[in-house]
Amino acid sequence: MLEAADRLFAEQGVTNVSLDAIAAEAGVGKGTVFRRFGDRAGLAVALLDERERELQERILTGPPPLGPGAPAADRLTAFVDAYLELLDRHVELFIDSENASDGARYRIGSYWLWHRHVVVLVEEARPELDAAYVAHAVLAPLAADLHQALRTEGFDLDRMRAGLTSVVQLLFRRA
Amino acid sequence: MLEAADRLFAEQGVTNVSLDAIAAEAGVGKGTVFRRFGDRAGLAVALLDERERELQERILTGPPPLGPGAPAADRLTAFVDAYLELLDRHVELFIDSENASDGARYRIGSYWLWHRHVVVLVEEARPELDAAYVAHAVLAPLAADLHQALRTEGFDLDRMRAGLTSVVQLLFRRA
DNA sequence: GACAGTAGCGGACCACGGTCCGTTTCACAA
DNA sequence: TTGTGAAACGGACCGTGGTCCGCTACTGTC
Repeated sequence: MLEAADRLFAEQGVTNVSLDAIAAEAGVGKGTVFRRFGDRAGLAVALLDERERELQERILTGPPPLGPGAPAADRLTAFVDAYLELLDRHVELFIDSENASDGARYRIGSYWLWHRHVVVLVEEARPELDAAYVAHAVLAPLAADLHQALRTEGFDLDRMRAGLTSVVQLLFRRA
Repeated sequence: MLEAADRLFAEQGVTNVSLDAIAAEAGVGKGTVFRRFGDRAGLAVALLDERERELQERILTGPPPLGPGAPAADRLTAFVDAYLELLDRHVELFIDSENASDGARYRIGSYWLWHRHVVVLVEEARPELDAAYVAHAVLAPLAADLHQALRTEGFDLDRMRAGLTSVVQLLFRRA
């Protein structure tokens, strides 16, 4: 079923594939797809899961600066960097998972994992800030639809990386 | 027609009103609604237009720090402040206008007005930055669906204002 | 006043995401 | 082997955003 989705997405582009088509391709009823994944976002999340897990692993147990051991500001920079790359590689899927229904992004579990990670680092780098809010603000420029829009406007990955890095450094690098 | 929409939105909540219903209430065919506004986002934009224009006016010709005359960092703070308040007052409409279709936010004219405004101020405050990118990053936390999510999570307007202000100050206040 | 050309309208129509319920299938007991 | 309950399934169905085309009504001409 995930295989069927993967195949169709690769063939025809994520946006052009209906859930009916996926159900048909998987040889299963539409109801089954929905029981399994809840909604379109759920399916995208499932497909992204493995890739995201890998990044989470690198954050939790990998070498610095992404993993533990480096100063918080550096870890934050490394994180947005790595996330941006992941996002860039799977924009369409991210869009599906974040924008399928209203506010989907802020309901899926992985968002809260990233948020928690950023909160901890913000608390370490700038204890005087409202870490919970600032974490949302840091994640905001990583929204999938913004990324897509920037792409079509001609921004390439390196430029976004550079821009976001400079912002993070300004925010968290101790003066 | 705009009146009809306004009325229904007020009565039943923006999300619960279909375009069919608006067309019916306005005593006009659905096709007419679409010819006039393009899509759901267009209708929301039209309803927001007046309110946004007022803010633009204050920015262009009003008193500092929102209007011309104050240092760029202060103008930026005043801007995000004022925008946040506008957003808070009309979240549902903003959501409609930004999330109706994919990437709608980055296609509507007003976004580019705000973007341009921020670009100019960023160039003034921090010429060494990639102003075009950073402007997007500054606007990102002002996304309507994030605002909505924060609300339902218990953040009140003052807290968001404080958080965003501190971020802007860190970014643009000269050390 | 009759007529032709045209701009604008309306609502039937389509595709899609999501729901719902009748039916199948299967594990287990007798 | 057969009977029974429950869980999983499938696809008909619904409401919605968005399209499209036949028709209306209005303008200007003789």
